[in-house]
Amino acid sequence: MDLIKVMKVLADETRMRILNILKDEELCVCEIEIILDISQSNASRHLNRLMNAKVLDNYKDGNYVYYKINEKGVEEYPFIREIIEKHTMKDEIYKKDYGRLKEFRKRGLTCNSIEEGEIF
Amino acid sequence: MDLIKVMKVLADETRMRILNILKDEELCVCEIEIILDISQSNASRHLNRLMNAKVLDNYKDGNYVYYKINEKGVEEYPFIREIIEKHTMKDEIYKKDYGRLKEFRKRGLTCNSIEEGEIF
DNA sequence: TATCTATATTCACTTTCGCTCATATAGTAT
DNA sequence: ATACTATATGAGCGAAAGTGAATATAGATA
Repeated sequence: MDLIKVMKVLADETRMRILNILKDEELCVCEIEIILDISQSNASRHLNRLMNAKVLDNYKDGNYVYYKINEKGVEEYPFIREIIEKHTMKDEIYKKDYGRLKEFRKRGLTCNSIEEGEIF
Repeated sequence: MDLIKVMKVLADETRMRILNILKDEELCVCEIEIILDISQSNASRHLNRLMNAKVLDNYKDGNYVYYKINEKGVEEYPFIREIIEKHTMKDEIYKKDYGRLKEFRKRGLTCNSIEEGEIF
């Protein structure tokens, strides 16, 4: 994967928000939608671009597709990890997203419980 | 300067080519045009974007405007230096540009000499 | 098999981007 | 002051990117 292509993939706020909440755990698409409050198609599209760039990896479990950082892929460009780990913690939006992720976990929520009317 | 804006500025081949030839010396606009073989307005625009992102700095000397890496600006995002120094050396185009820069110097060329018909 | 459901993809729209051609600007040199 | 020259900027164009709404797909469940 070529440098410019990787940079272009990273140079988007929504994708950086996704990477930020994936930095220490894996999440399925619907969890990402809910935590970041973005549409399903939008989440899917961005995840797809991150897959193409080998920044993310995924696997299927039942109906769900879980996404996570592609450690091998990221090795080629160590600055990717640096950006995700260090710089995302400076901006409000990433801190807020990260807080929402932790809250989501703490309350033991799932995509289904939200679907059934639980508020988040 | 916000992370995403910096990344967007870096995520362009022409701008990365500029940073590559500026990585260890300063150059005026017309030298950049000649070495990279890009149009004057194009060079100027890209340089302007790099200035806005505080990745470059410039100063005027006579008729010429010299551009160089903005060390202070780059400090905020150390990955910028890493990208410029390490990753540009992997791709053919950056190696070629760097070679052209050295050749330009070796032959003692100037913007004027090219203007007057010298071949490069 | 038939239905459901999470995810992927297509379409249409709007905005941004990179580029070229032409023109403006500002400072140098005559 | 006038002409010159390096650089910056404006207008316009085609291509690419981001998004929501709607639809397709593929695999799980009943």
